[in-house]
Parts: sequence; structure tokens; C-alpha cells
Amino acid sequence: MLDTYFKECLYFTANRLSRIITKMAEDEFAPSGLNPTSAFLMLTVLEKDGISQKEIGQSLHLKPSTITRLIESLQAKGLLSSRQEGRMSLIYATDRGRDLESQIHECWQKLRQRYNTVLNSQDDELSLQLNEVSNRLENAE
Amino acid sequence: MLDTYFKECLYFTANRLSRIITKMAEDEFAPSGLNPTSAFLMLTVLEKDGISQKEIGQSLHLKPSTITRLIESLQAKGLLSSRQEGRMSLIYATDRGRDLESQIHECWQKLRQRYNTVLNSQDDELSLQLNEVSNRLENAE
DNA sequence: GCACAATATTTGCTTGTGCAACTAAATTTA
DNA sequence: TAAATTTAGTTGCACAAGCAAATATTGTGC
Repeated sequence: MLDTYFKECLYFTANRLSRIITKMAEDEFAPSGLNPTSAFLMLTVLEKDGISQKEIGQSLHLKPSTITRLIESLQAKGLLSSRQEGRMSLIYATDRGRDLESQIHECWQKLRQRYNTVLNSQDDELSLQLNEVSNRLENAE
Repeated sequence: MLDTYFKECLYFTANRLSRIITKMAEDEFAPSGLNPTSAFLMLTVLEKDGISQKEIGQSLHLKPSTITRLIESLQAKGLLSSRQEGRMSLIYATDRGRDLESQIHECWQKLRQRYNTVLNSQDDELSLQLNEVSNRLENAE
């Protein structure tokens, strides 16, 4: 049966997992009014106020155009502001943005709790392993 | 630094890996003229001619509406045909679809070769592990 | 100091996938 | 057998992310 082969294929399984975990994360972050990626972007700005978009992109591993769009929508929500500094645009959290921080951490916590209950001990480091594999795949150009 | 926390987050790392491996797979399957998912759908139909859309969805772990759209586009390319059987629509490969089979397998092979060169021995079963984790996450509703 | 290259961001467009609501066919129930 | 429920697939819409080309600013070699 093909299923046997599909589940040995990293493209197949990584994408399947990504769909499942994305849905879980969207659920858990819903109370914050943000999608998970936007929530992570908020945390990134909260950690370093006045960060550049390039740095945000490096931190989130997302392309510049995606960052532009995400910031756009967070500005529209009144959670971020930006100041043009030469060719860079520096990103700041607004008061309302800062107010969201603890709620974001709560959502994140709940997400981790939720998936950790079904992960076995040998999956403990799964996330770190995926990160490692991604690093290697990226450097293999 | 936040990066430390991001890389411990399964949402974050699974999605990052998914983006990277999807790009690789799209590259490798390009010669077939199909995106990887459509290629897998073709293999699914080639394995069981006259399969229902529901079964295809179960095999690929994709939602019915996605299957509808994928089949639509493969029909437009003249690779699949369908026959209405009551409320089901049964999917068949055309001759042109069948002709593509070996090329799809070649692309798939190349993809595996490409990512296997950077995976260590401890990543050997990574794909199977991701599959397992997905199963568990799905059953934990 | 000027022309050209590099860098940072933006803009228009495409793609993959899902959701919710819908249609149509089949099955169950009364 | 008529009405209600379940099942299979479709349709309109939305969303996340990327690509390629454009714009704007900064840096470099001569």
C-alpha cells in the first residue's frame, strides 16, 4: 500500500504535522485575537523594541514580504507602530501591544500543554530535532 | 533570547520544516509538471483505478474540498478522468496520466536522495516519527 | 563626487489548504 | 413510502506564505 511509502516521506509527514499543529495553535491563540505567527512576531518586537523588519524575518524564518504583510495587519490592529529610519523601518509595540504580552504567553503555554500530553518521552526533543534538520537542509542549499 | 524558545515550539519548527521541505519537493517534482501533492494524488489513483475522492482524501490526509480542487486541475491537464457513480465520483487515470508514473517515481527518488544526504543516522526514522505524532495529535481531538 | 552595486522594504500576483454552507444521493426511521 | 438523517462531493470565500519585480536608500570604486 502507498500509505507505507507516504509516511516515510519527509515532505508528506512534515506537511501533515504542520497542518495539524497549525490548527491546534490557531485554536489556542484565538483568545488573543492573533494567529500564532503574528503572536510570535509581537513577542519578537516586545523583546527588542525598535527592531528592524529584517531582524524579525531572521528570527521567525519568514521572507521579507511576509513580514511586511504581518506588520501591516498588526498596525491596523493598533498593536504595533513603525518609524522610517533611512531604508529601514523600525518596529515598536504600542501600549495596546504591550498589554497583550501576558495573554500571548498564556496561549502559548496552553498550546505546549496540549501537544505535550500526547508526546512520548522519545518525542521530548522533537522540536529541537526539527530545528536542527531545518538548519541542515537550509545550509545544503 | 526568544529564538531559544521558538525552536522548542513544535508549531514553530514543524512549520519551518514544512516550508523548507515543500520548496525542495516542488523543485524536484517540477520536471513532472506537477506539484508534489498532485503527484502523490496521481500515484494514489494509479494504485487503485476508480478510487473514490473520499478514499483519496484519507490516503493523503487532505480535506474533501482540497481533493475536489486537485482533481479538477489534474483533469484539466488531461491526467485524470472521473465517472459519477451515485453520489460518489470515481477517479481514473488517463493514458497520459499513466505515462507519468515512472517520472513521478524518479522525482520522488531524487527528493529523498536530496534530503537524506543531510539527515544523520538519528534522523533515520524522523518521517515515521512525525507520522506517529500526527496520528496521536489527531486522535487526541 | 558620480555611477553602480548592495541592501531593505513594498507591491502585485500566485499557490496550497481549509471552512462553512450548499446540493444531491443514499440510508434509516416511523 | 414519506420524512429525517447521513454521506459524498462542490462552491465561494479566506488566509498564510512566497516569488519576482519595483522602489528607495546606502555604500563603494574610481
